[in-house]
Amino acid sequence: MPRTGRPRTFDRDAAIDAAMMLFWAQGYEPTSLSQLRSSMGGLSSASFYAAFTSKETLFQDVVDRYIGSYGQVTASLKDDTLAPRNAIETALRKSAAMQTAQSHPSGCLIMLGASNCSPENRQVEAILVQERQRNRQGIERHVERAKTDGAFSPATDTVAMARMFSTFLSGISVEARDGVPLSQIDAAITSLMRIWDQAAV
Amino acid sequence: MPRTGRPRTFDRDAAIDAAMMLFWAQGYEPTSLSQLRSSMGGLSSASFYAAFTSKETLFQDVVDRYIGSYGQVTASLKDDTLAPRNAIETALRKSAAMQTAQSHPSGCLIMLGASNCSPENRQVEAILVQERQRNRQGIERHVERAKTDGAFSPATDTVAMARMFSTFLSGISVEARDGVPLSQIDAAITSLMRIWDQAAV
DNA sequence: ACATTTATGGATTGATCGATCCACAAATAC
DNA sequence: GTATTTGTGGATCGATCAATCCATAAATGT
Repeated sequence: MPRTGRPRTFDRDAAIDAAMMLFWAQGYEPTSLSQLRSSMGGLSSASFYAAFTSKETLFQDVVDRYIGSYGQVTASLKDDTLAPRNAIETALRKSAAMQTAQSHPSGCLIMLGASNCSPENRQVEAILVQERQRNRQGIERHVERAKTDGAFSPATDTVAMARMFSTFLSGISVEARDGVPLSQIDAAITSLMRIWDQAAV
Repeated sequence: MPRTGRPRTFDRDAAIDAAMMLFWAQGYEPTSLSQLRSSMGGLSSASFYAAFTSKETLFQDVVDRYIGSYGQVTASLKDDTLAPRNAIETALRKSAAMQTAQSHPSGCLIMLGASNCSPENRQVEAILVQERQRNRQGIERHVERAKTDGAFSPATDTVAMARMFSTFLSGISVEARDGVPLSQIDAAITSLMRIWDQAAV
C-alpha cells in the first residue's frame, strides 16, 4: 500500500484477474504485452512495468492468484483430515467441474499455461512443473495413508495407484480443452474410483 | 520430384525430421523460423519458403510425419482385428514407452504441440484437436466392440469407460513431460486395466 | 548453344516483441 | 508553500518475428 505519491488509476487486482484469463486461454508465450495491457484496462507500458515489473513476474502473480482461487479445486489433496479416498475423488470431481465451466477458459492453467516454451522461458514452465509435482505428491500421500490405515490389501502397489490418479488428473485438462462434456468426465471418474474399491477388498 | 531446375542442396525429409524435434520440444508458436532454419541444416530464408511454403504448412507436414512414425504407437486404436482390451492396453503401453524415451522430446506432439496458441493460430491447434478426437473415437469403438461381443455385463457404461482410458492417455503426455519414470506409468496402466477385467465379470 | 526451370545467398520488408525513458501529473510530507 | 514520492502518457529502444525480393547458380530440355 503506497502511502504517498500519485495513486493508481486502475484496480491492480482486477488487472491480474484479466491477465489470468488471457494467460489461461492462450498460454504464457503467445500472450503479448499489448494484449495484456489492453485487457487489463488499457494500461500504458510505463504503468504496466511500474506495477508488475515484467511479463514473467506478472505470470508468477497470476499463478499465485490462480492457485488461491480456481486452483483450490485440488485443495483436498493437501488436507490430511479427509478420508484418503474422498480427498482424491473430490479433487478429481471439482477439477473436472471447474475446468469445463463456461465462465472462464477451459482446462487448467497449471497444466496448460506454459506447455509450449522456448529455451529462454524454461523457468516459467518450471513454476508449473513444481506445482504439478505438489499435486502428484498429495495424491501419493493420500494413497499411502490409506495403506497405512489398512484400507488396502498388503499387495497393493501404492505408487502405481497414485500415478494412475495423477495421470488421469493431468488428462482432464486436455479433455476439457477439447470440449469433452463434464458428464462424461464425471462418469469416467466414477469408473476410475472402482480401482480403489477393488484394491480395498 | 523436380525433373528440371537446380537440385536442392539439403535433404527435405531430414529437414522435416529436424523441424519435428523442435516443434515437439517447444511447441508451434515459440519455435521461430530462424531456429527452424538453423536446425534444418542452415537453410536460407528463400530455400525454406520455396520448399515448405510457410511455418504453418511445415507444421502440418511435421504432424503428418509424426503420425506416420512416432504416432504409430496408437495404431492399435484403429485396428479392429485386435481384441478390444489388448488394443487399448497396447496403445497405452506403447505411448508411455515412446513418450518417456530419451532419444527425442518427451510427451506427445499431438497432445502438447500447440496447446499454447494465440487467436490467429487457432487453426493450427485445430489440426491436433481433430487428431486427438480420432484417438478418443478409436478407444470408444473398441469398448463398444467389447460390449457387443458380450465381454461386459449389460450395466457397463461404455462411454464412461472409454473416456476413462482417453483421459488417462491424454495425461501420459503431462506425466512424461514432467519426468515421471516409465516404470511408474506402466504400473499405473496395470492398475487401470483392472477396471476392464472388473467390468468383464 | 540457348531457353527454361528450380534453388540459393543475402539483403530487406513491415510488424511486433518485451522493455525503457522522459516529461509531466497527482498525491502526501513537512 | 515546497520537496518528495509515485503513476501516467507517449515516444522510443534494439531485437526479433514471419515472410518477400532479387540477382545468381545449377540443373534439364531442345
